[in-house]
Amino acid sequence: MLPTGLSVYTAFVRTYSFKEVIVMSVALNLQARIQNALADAVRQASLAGGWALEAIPLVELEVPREKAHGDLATNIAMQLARDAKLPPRRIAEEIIGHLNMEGTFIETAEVAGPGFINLRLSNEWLYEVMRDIARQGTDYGRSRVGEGQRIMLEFVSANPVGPMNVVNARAAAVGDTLANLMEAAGYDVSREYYVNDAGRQAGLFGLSLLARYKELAGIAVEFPEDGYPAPYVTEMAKVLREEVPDLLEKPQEEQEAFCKRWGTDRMVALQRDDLAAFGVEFDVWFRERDLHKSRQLEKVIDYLDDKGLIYEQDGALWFASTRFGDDKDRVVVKSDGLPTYITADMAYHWDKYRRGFDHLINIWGPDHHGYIGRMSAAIQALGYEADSFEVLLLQLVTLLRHGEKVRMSKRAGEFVSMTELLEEVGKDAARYFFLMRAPDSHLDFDLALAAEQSQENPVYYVQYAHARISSILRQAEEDSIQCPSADSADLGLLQSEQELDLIMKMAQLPEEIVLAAQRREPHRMARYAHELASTFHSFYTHCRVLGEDEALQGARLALVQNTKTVLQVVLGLLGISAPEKM
RNA sequence: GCGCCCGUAGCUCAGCUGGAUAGAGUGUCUGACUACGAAUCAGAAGGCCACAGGUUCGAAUCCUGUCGGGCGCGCCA
Repeated sequence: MLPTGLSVYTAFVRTYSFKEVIVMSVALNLQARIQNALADAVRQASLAGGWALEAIPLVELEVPREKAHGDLATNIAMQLARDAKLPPRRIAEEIIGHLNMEGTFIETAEVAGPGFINLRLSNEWLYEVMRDIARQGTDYGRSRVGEGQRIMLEFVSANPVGPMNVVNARAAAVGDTLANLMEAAGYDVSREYYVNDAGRQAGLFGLSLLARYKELAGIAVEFPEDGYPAPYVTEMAKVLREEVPDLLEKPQEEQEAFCKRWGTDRMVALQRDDLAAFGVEFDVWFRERDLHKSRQLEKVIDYLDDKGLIYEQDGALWFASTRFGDDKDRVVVKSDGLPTYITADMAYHWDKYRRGFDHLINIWGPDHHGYIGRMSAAIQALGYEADSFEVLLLQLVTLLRHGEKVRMSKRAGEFVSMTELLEEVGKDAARYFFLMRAPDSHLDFDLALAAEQSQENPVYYVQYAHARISSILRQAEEDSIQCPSADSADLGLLQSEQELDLIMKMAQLPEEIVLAAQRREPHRMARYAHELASTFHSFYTHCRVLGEDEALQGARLALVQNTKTVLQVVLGLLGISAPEKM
């Protein structure tokens, strides 16, 4: 261990404290042990060699692309080269000389290339992973790196004035899977949907609904300017007439208020159904109108006013957001006395913090990025850290059909709604397509390809792996073949390249989940799913399971069973079904 | 004009916060079903990582500039 009392080491201790140590998976624990062993070796070597190091960077391990480069590699020697003023290869040799391999499964450690340290591990650790997966079942992959931090993830939040579009659908898939990933990584996540049911759009929607209602009643009316002329409003008005036939007997003001409330409520209910069909359930549906009802808009303005951040100009009230890095100050109460959108949003985010969340994540459409600066300013003005508020911007979705752009015009009500999308391509394919690409990258979504049940469609590639395994296990059961547990099977018989690759791939899951969660990159999981399936398919063609001699058959059955478990975990995170048959 | 995202194989995209010979799907070409599901597998071809500088042992990755594409910049939401 460390010699104590040497001040030179204080910097070292800080740089190599691993959160990963507290997680439960074999792979992550092993990685942490190896990192620790390497960091120890660096310290010993540094002490012995008298290197003038200011600090030791985190020892990063990577899985080399080339198998010839071993199972794990680190570039730590190259990173130290400048401070130590020594050639990287020489440093690497010194580090290896001081490396204590006990408990690390390291078989060989060698210097390679410009100064990499390549580690080859004993297969024993892979068998350890096998037992780990069998023990944990579908809990495999979960960790506690999030340390229970309370996260509020707000996403979709489409206006309750019309059907949801494909960007909403993308947001739903990305948000839901991100939440799944963060939960699996040990964060305490709440999914929330903000219902914009109090603003001008909601009002116009209510007026449009009322106008259609009157038309249906045979009353000639002028359709509201900037209203919603699309057919779904008329359809909804028909329903309203059946449910509330005596609406027009009320005073005009009550009619309008009723339509606004009834219409938005009904639209929210439709959205909720669509999202549920997409596999997305929210913990909280937050109504903007509740903020108005409880006077939160006034309160947030008063609060900012007390801090001297509100001023009057041109008959309006302004928030001095430029003091917190915004491009320009923002109006919070218009000269007509009505609050602006940001006022409600400030009150809303204030409320989020006061409900005890440590960290807020919002997923927004590409048209909202100009809004980040002012919201961040508001967060800071309310006394919260700028980095406790995070916005994930999704880029646009271009819909194609057989490679041809699908033309859409929202104004004319001609666009592919989320409902139609689900009808045309189904939940599994839609989610997978949305999750294939990085959130900040444009997405080309070919409806025809996604709907196609063929080899062209990448969704089936992953699901097929699961169905194939299920078929093997069914066959085994019919033939009364026992599928042994990983503990009782002779795992040492798993020696071929394909078998070891498959276990290795599964061993990477816990880390993949942590990376995807922390970097907010759910597409990594879609990618991983494909790689896992690919590794399995390769195993399948090269290695027979049933009909081998009993010991090998047993070991492979355990392997296949574990693969099925891991596929279920991954597909579950993606919100995609894992079929027994296809 | 200012801000953000993007530019990597014919096409659609990855590239692990700077590493070893830049990857995958799709498309093209060549092979593999008389044992567990061929919605699969094995292989080939395909690249000036938009361009020009800079930072360093090392750049697709970081910085600056140019060109090209997308989006945003309301007392709308």
